[in-house]
Amino acid sequence: MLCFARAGFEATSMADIITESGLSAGAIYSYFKNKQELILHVTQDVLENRAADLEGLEKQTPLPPPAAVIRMFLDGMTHDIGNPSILVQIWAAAAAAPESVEMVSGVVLELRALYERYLRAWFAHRGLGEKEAGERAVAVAPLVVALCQGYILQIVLVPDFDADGYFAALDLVTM
Amino acid sequence: MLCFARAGFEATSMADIITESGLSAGAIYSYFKNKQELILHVTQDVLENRAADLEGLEKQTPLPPPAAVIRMFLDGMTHDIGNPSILVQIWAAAAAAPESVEMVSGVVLELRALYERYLRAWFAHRGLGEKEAGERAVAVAPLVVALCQGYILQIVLVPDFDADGYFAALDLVTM
DNA sequence: GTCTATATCCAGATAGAC
DNA sequence: GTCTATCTGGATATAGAC
Repeated sequence: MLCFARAGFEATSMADIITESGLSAGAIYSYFKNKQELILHVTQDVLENRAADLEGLEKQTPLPPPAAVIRMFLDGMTHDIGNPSILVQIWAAAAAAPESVEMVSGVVLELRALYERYLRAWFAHRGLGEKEAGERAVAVAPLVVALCQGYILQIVLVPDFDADGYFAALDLVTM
Repeated sequence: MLCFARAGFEATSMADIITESGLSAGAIYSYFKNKQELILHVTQDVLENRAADLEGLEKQTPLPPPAAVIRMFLDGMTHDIGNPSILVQIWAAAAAAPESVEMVSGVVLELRALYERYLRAWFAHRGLGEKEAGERAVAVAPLVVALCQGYILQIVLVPDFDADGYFAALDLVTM
């Protein structure tokens, strides 16, 4: 993960991984059949449990506002996976490999569905009728996903990005 | 660009580019010193003029709402660069190469500054005082950037992504 | 200006000793 | 289970003819 976050999947050579791990070529190939399998393993490792923070969120009382939910999710993610650059690498790899897009888009869709469930509760809590709350949740969920993805991209790409300012700004928008 | 959007920078071989272009190795190397220079050229080509749509926007009357501005920007971008997958590849390359991050983050910062200028006008238009409008614009601009980036990612990664629904949802949020 | 043919290098992967 | 040494393929880049 250190190697891949640093240089991306393709630019990382097995030699880099051998050096970083302190093992030898033979040892590594006894654990992973080839480089692709290693990448797959790391990708699953990174994406796994990304949804856990959002499970059952809609049953919390008091129901936290969207800004707090997004902050919690991103905080948890940052804490879990370290350098979020690896996520950008995963997105790019998925965009370039039709066979791997499924796993990544599956996670995105799962997150969206979980946000959707939370938002339905939130809008109902705010006084919308059941049907209206549901429709609004479906519409807004992709924006919430985008706000998470854009945060990650800017953390990685923008020097001196103001993460706290970003979270504070989330409080200013009403969905 | 076709090759790079399809497979990413690293996984695209010069042989792929030779085939796609219909030229020979020798011909291509007479135009570009090496592969890296070719990548740089394509990257600049894609990022160039990305900011043009947002120039002078704050002087338009009537001042368009944020949702319309974002839609216009993304529509223009989609029309200009074709498959937005190449943008995801550019982000990943920048995240992995400290020497190339500068150009990409420069464009992100430029876009953010332009959105900021527009938002200042928008919030003033909405009745906020000059100082308050300025502060709010600075705070909210990164969110607007994120909404653009997230749109691009979801277009690329989510099968059957509902672009029109996304734009419609932007109207629902007030900043 | 463009082609073919090829030199050179380096990455991924393996064999077999220990 | 892990190591060293090495094979093999494919990638970038070049030389020189046309």
